[in-house]
Amino acid sequence: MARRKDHTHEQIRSLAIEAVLAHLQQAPASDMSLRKLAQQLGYSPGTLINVFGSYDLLLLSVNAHTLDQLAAHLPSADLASTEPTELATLEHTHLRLLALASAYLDFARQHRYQWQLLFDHRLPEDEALPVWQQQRISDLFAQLEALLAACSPRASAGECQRAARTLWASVHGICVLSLSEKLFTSEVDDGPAMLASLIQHYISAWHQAHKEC
Amino acid sequence: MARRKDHTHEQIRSLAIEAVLAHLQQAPASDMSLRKLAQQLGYSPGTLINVFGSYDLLLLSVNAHTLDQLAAHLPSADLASTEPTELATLEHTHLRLLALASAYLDFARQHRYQWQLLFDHRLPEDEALPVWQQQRISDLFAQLEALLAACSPRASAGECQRAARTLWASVHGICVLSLSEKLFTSEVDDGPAMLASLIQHYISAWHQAHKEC
DNA sequence: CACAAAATATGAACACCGTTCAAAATACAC
DNA sequence: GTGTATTTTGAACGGTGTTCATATTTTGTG
Repeated sequence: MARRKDHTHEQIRSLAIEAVLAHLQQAPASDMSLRKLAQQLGYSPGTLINVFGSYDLLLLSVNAHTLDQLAAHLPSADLASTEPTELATLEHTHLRLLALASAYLDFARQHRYQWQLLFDHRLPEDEALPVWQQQRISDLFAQLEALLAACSPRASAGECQRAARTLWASVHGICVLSLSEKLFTSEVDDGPAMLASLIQHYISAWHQAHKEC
Repeated sequence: MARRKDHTHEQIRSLAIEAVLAHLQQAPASDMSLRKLAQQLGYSPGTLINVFGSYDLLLLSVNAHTLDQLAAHLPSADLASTEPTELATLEHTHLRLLALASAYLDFARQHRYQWQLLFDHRLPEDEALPVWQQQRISDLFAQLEALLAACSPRASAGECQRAARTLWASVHGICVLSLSEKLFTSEVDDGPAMLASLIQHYISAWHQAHKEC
């Protein structure tokens, strides 16, 4: 057999990724398989391996797409409409952090299995994770650190970095447990309220600690 | 063939769980399989399925063991040696929460793959998770809520519950990301420092908010 | 002690999985 | 047209968890 040329490799990439994303709207990644996907696309498993290199790399490409989608889902800074004086207030930082965290949780809830794949998929070895992923993540953290720095100018860059990481790891933990229902049993899980509690308390104390005195 | 009676079912359970735990000290659960495990024990795969019901249930039993181990690893309250007056102080609550969180992180680091299995292993359906698991988890949370309640008597039970959950979800998130190295790239991950930052700031603001005024 | 009956470990079989690879079929250059 | 290079394919491989009839051992009974 040979080149059907129904689609270019790039088209096959897109088709495959779209198909996986569609599947992840309704079922976890563990219910998908290379063979099922290939059959659904009308190609053989080997073709997909030719295109992506391996099934693992295919899922990694899906994760790349998810990261872009997630970045687009987070509210952007909108620096134009905010006064520099207002920008530095505790209130503004508080609201913006809450907006970011809420959007993060919202995305996780809306694309549950897609979001889980992002963190469930472990690389074969702990072979360094791709640069694009690294870049997107540090972009997000740069935002957070800038927010904290603007709010509390007396805090050092190192302190801002640690606070940003602490805060986001916490936000992430709340999202994980809010979705997995593994820790908070049966009862209503109130993710938004937990996010609000975390950010309100953490930021307020952080701001207090770095006040000029 | 039939009953060799080298071991009782209960003994096989223990042997299997111990073997999996030993494996998890050095490699993730995905590197283990029912067949490998059976061969290692000198039994057939079918026997293990007879004993445990399925491979999934076998792993669930491992998780049960892990939860017990984890509970034993956390520092106990030691109520006898603390004065009631001291018990209610902010400082005491702060230290105790930090001790609990640090022990949690320590366990996760020391038994990395075992700890990951605890959260990676998803039940077939979201069929209610076992009661024993539910019990142990609520025991931990009862401790946390009691701590918070003792520290801030003016806080309602509902507020204590939310705070306990928020706090522990955050601690969990820090542990997850500290181990996975998926978010904080390449650089030193300072789990303990993040835990300290989280607890110090959150508790201080929480205490402030529920002061009598 | 012998024999029947219950219990149970087994291994072959099944349906999947991701991956490899020689061969076949197409596309392209001349 | 012809020849060559390219690419899809399907069969095969070794792996997975699970099922089940069978063979064997233990147990209960006469």
